[in-house]
Formats: sequence, structure tokens, C-alpha cells
Amino acid sequence: MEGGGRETGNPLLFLTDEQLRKGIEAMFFAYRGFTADPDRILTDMAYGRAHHRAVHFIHRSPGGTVNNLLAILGVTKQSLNRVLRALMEDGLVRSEVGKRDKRERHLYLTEDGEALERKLSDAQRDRMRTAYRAAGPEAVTGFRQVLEAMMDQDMRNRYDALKDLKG
Amino acid sequence: MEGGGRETGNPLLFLTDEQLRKGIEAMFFAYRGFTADPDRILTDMAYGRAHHRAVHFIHRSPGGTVNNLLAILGVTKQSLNRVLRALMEDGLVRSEVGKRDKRERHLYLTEDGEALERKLSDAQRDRMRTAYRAAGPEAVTGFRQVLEAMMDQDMRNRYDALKDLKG
DNA sequence: ATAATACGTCAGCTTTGTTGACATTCCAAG
DNA sequence: CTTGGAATGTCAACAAAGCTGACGTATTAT
Repeated sequence: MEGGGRETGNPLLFLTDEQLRKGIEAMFFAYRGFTADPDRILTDMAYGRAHHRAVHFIHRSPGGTVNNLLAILGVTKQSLNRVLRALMEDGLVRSEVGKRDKRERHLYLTEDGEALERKLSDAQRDRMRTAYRAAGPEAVTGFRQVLEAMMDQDMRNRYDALKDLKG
Repeated sequence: MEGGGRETGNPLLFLTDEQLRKGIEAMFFAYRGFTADPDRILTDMAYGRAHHRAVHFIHRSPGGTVNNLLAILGVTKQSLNRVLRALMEDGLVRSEVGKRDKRERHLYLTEDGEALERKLSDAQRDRMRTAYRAAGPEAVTGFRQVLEAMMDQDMRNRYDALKDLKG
């Protein structure tokens, strides 16, 4: 019984398949909650998660180029273009031709775009805040540590690049 | 400056918008990593994430009914049916007419289905294990606490129901 | 001059979700 | 025993959001 413990008083009990499975399922169900509030807001206005992501990251690095955003999101330009076109037609995003390099388009949120971003991130932050508060500061540190260790290297790079912008 | 701190030596610094934003972005990028390995395996065999989820939860509660699975996954029966049909045609899932209630179909993985499940969950567990090991046991506790606090109530119920099966 | 880059766009395909409608089978209550 | 409702399956049609491939057009770099 207690199969596979290499040492007595095993300090690695948190690495059992049971523990890992619980982590996997927690991740699955929690991600649902994580996206639930924005999803509700977005479907009311004929947008989806893709629009949310675009709006979020344009807000995060205003003036970024299309290629830049493409790299962060990891989708094809055709897919992103469809989303950006809709957002620009609806006046939530505007693009400026680059000064140094006129091939580039720099992306910005309009006032309306910022308003939507605030609405979405308020909802998502509220949930996050509630969860953080319930779990406590030490749990939050652990939460972030595990998530960061779970990223692919290139995801980690994208995440770190964003972190450097302000914080 | 340091806007909005209600107390000096504020013990709630982990609840700043900056901290929350980092958590949100960490969640976004980490979920990519979380699904990356299974996704790679699945596209090689013309399956997608939906098939993975079905296989996972059938494995978790063998003999569960279609309705049961529907409740866990939170999709329409039409959507699930398409996935289940493919899995059954390919001999990975079998369904048994209920003994007590013959309207119900009880779902099981075949040997091939179990083999696929193992392949997928091995990949996912490997990543989880690496992340857990890197972060350490205390971080793992915090990770789970925050995730659980982030779930909607009904997600939490589904999660807890699965937990009770074995662990 | 020519090649490469950044961007946009057309067309077509896939996965996975959605509604709505309808048939079948079966349990249970009247 | 009939009938209502539950559980299931299936058809059709559609949408969101991803993909590939091809092509055009500025613009910059070599």
C-alpha cells in the first residue's frame, strides 16, 4: 500500500497522481469561472473571447503593432484581422500608420474601447479579488508560482514581456 | 501617492489592481501550457479538446450516464453527442443500456479508450508535476485554494462531486 | 533593382459550441 | 391502461474562432 513512496515520511506526497489529477480538474473548472463574467458581458454585444483578448492586450500596450499583438495572442493574422476589423468598425479600436515605418499599424483603444475594457476587467478583477481575499496572500504567491511554472517557455516570455511594461 | 491604501503598512497589498492583473494574465498564459500537450497529441488523430474532456470524465466516473456527463461538461447534448458518436465509432467508448432504467446509457471506456486516456493524462500530469515540483508543496496548496475560490458555485459542485469519488 | 517585411483580404475548411424540431423509449402516476 | 414527462438520439442550420493557402500593396532594407 501507499504505493511508490521512495522514502519513509515521504516529503513528495503533493506529487502523487491523485494530487496532480485534482490540480488538473481544479484548473479546468476554475478557468470556466475565470472567463464566465466577461463571456456574459460579451455575448450581450455580439462579441466573443477573441475580442476580449484583443481589447485587453491593446489596453496593456497601447501603440503596439499588429505583429506585436499577433505574437502575444499566438493566432494567425487572418483570425486576428477579423476581430480587429469588427472592433475598428464599431469604433472601439483605432490604428495609426507608423511614423518611422509606414508599413506598421499602431493600435489604440478609443474612449469607447477603454470603457469596454474597464467593464470587462472590472468584472474579471472582482472575481479574482474575491478569490484572492478568500485564499489569503500566501496562497496567492503559491498560485502565481505554480501558474508561471506551468507556462511554455514562449508563453513565459510573452508574460514576462508584459510584466516589464509597468510592473 | 500610493493611492487608496486605507491603512499604513497595508496588509492588503496583494489585492492591488496590479496584482490582480498579473494573476489574470498568468491564468491566461498558463492555461495555454496546460492544454498544449494534449492538444498536440489530439490533433495527430483528428480529435480535439472536446474529445479529451469526454474521455477524461468517462474515465473518472465509468458507468456514468449521458446526462451526468452533460452536467459536468456544461454543453448541449447535441454537441456532446457528436463527440461521443465519433468516440464510439472509433471504438474508444462503449455505452450500455441501463438495467434499472433502460432509457439511460451508461458510458465506459474500452481498452483503446483507456489507452488514449492514459496517454493524454500522462502528458498533462507530467507538466503539472514539473510545475508542482518547481513551486513546492506550499505553493501547491495556495494554487489549489485560489483556483477553488475562483469557481462558480455550480462548477464547485461538479468539482466536489468528482473529488468524492475516490479522494 | 530586388528582396523581404508588414499588413490586409479572399476563399475555403475544421472544431465546437448554439437553437429548434422531432422520434423513440420507457418510467411512473393517475 | 393510458398518458405525461424524462432520457436519449438525431436532423438541420447556424455562429465563433481557429486554420491554410494565395495574392496584392506599401514600404523598407539590401
